Amino acid sequence: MPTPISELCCSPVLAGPLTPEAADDLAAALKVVADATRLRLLGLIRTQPGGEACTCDLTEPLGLTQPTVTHHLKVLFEAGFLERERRGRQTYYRIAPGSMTVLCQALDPSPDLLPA
Amino acid sequence: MPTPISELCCSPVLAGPLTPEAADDLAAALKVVADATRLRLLGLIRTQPGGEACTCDLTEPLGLTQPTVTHHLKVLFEAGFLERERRGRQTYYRIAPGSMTVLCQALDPSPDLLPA
DNA sequence: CCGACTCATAGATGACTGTCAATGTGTTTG
DNA sequence: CAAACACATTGACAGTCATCTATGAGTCGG
Repeated sequence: MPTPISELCCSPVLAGPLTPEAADDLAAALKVVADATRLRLLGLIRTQPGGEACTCDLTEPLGLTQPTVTHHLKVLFEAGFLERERRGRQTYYRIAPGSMTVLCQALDPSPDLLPA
Repeated sequence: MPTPISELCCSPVLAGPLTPEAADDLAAALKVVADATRLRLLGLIRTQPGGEACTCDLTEPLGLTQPTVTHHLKVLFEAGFLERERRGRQTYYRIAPGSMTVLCQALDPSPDLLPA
């Protein structure tokens, strides 16, 4: 179980050298998003009616099997990019608010740090 | 030779479903940055005097061999995150301005897209 | 021009991972 | 209860990748 994105806390990459531990944490979070299928999943879920989707809504547009989609949803959930709710037989996923912003704050330096 | 980050052009992930091609391009760019060693390299180079560093400056703080560091610098350069300049025997690298911003724009939705 | 120096390349290896088929675990319906 | 449904888990396999050792390719100093 990787550390959720909500607990990711590191100074912006370009602000200074990262410690090995901070670099590992940020790299792990980025690896979760650095996958074409998972990027498409995020967009699909976000634009589904109500901003949520169950697994069976997602297999057909992706052209992947159900176990594969379930696997990616689990990775995104455990990393903190998705929220999950079980309703009857179906499991509904939605975007965890602010999860992307945390990543960007770690990557993009505030403008006042940029000028050489 | 992957597509450089400067040519990456896709709508924000959460704005809607990405095409398989757009997802592949963005994932490829993210994979480059989703590595602890490369994240540390970016911070190291950025904070070196003059904002630039040659390979030999970077092996010792990372504790890696020279071929490994050269490999990572090549990956970052070919992806467009670093600029490169040969001066005598040494090769100097510096951060390619704006490269991180492109990634963040693809990841982070503008606030007006967020409200459900 | 020869040795030292700095970086790049090639090949090998171990680890990780995305995908699938097969199966298990709950849940709803008849 | 039994059958169908939706999702989760397991195990296997192919592909990718970070790292190293060994070697090659330019470049400067004596």
